[in-house]
Amino acid sequence: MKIEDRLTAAAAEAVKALYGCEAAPGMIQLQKTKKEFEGHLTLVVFPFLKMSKKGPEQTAQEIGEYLKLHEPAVAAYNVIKGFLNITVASPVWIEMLNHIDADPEWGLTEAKEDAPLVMIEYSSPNTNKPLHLGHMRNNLLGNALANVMAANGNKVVKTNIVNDRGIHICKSMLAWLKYGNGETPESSGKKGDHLIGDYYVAFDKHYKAEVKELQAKYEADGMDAEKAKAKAEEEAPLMQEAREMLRKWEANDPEVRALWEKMNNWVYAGFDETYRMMGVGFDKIYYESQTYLEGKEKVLEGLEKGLFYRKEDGSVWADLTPEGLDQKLLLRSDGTSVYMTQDIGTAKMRFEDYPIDKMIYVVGNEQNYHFQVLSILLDKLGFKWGKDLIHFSYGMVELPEGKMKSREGTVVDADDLMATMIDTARETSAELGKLDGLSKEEAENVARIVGLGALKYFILKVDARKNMTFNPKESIDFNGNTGPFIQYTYARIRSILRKASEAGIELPATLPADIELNTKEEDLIQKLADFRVMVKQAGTDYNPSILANYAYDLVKEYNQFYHDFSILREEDEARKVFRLVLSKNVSKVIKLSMGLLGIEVPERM
RNA sequence: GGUUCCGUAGCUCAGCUGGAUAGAGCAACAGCCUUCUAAGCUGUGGGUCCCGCGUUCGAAUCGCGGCGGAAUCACCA
Repeated sequence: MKIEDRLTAAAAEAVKALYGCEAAPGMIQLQKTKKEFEGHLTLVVFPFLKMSKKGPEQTAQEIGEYLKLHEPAVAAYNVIKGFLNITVASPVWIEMLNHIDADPEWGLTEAKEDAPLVMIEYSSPNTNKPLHLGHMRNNLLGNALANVMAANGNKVVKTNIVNDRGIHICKSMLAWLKYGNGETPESSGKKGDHLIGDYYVAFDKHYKAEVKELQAKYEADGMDAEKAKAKAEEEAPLMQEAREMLRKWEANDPEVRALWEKMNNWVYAGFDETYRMMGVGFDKIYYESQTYLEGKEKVLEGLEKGLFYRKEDGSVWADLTPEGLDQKLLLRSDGTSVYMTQDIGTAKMRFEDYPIDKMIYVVGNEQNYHFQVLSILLDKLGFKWGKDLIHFSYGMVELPEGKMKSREGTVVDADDLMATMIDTARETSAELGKLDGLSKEEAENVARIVGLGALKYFILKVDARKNMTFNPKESIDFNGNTGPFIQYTYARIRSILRKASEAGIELPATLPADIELNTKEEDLIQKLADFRVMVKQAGTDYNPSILANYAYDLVKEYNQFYHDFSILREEDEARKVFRLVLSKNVSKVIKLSMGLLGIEVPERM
């Protein structure tokens, strides 16, 4: 039983015994005692003043006295203004630690047979360029959120909708045909996604040149600049060709389709490598080339049912003015799909494949409006989870000078960034002489874990809703509130446990309750007990950053303990064993919380 | 202009389902390694919690009104 629950019940009993009133639920506010004061938990007595008809101090005093007499868990109490600070007895903490120690996955809840099925969509890249820092935030958040939902007893299906069709990929294909000379990932030594990205850039470069030339021509003919530019953009031969290619693609032209498939496969091979390095994965991947037609069908079905309407030019619209929104286009006048149509199609296919109870879309906050509309449309179309779909909306990653712009070459590439982080970790380890005695493979693995840990933690510790700043020059720190700091603490504990084991010390399954604990030790157990609450909260709030901040707090607390007290050199045998068990469980909870974030921890560093 | 989100130390961020004197890290300065890993620990300085009004015994937290920033409101995706 949770200590909080036990004290809440005892407090309710106290109020009843002393004042003859039932305390309404929510009236009993137990919170953690502030650092400056003595005690573990604090009861706020202001809500009881009307019942006691006494001042706050006296009321707190009376309740405290009653609790001390009747509840063995209460060892002592003190009163400051309207706050009753309660010190929980050491045996209760030891009992708690025994409870935590008994379960290797303590704090996590496994999914039962009838658990709700949560589908999480994340990543969702376009296939015309490699992944960048913005995608990383998406992938890391999506992966962490999936872990958190699973840890809360849900069945989780991770999914990815790949935007593999459209004008963007045609641009890359066209540029490759024109300027590629048959270059392949093998012949160039480039990752497939980077290769395709380069041709996308090449298209843009040549296209811009054409536009400039045409615009100058039109302006020379007396057209005003803006008009000339628009006309030039429309008529530039490269764009015409790209459009023609898209038409051929839609018409299933075998040559275009073959090229499309070949180039997309290069990209997928590249993405897979990046995903693997990042440590994220998917249970089911959808492709827009397969879902966009389904959406069309579903929209036409809705049109028949009178949910939507058709304009004179043949385009199909939804009227969302009753919901306080606008008209929304669902099919163009030429019958082709728009973005929204594709999302409807994807939803349809997913619903056919899985009994979805809850759908979470991990997509940037620039699409808040889109998902507001999608939710309404899916609901209208009869998807039971449509109305309550979760748009896990996260903020942009910005550079100190503002947004990342591919045109200015300021986009931070995911592969480059990860490689840089690992390099830095390797250098730091070497400087500190940490990896002496490890094999080359082991050392490299530590560099990978630490470098990626720094990067992932940097991204995940920030509240997802907020825009965040990434400063490439200052790079990411390895000291302070960082991933490596947390990993380091884990490695330290593991080192101690190895030494204990070498010394033949055996850890009991259950600790005796009569060990006297110091405040730091009690605080640490309390912190460990919080883990379960944090996992739950991260789930209900859809907020992985709670776990990042929790892990930091735990580690900070442990390091103080580590500094102030000896473990292996403690002379009192029972206390030594207790500290080892405590340390072991701290390392366990570090590993579990970091694991939920998708961050590995090294055995040494 | 409408809608949504954000505004806390020089910088990056916690805290926000109302509770005590608003916390970390970085940066600056001063200490701690013959002792379990110094990627650590301790200390000093640093605040109009954007502003105003309201609700409350009590507001960084809730409500209303401003100000500032971001996103969005496409027959782009």
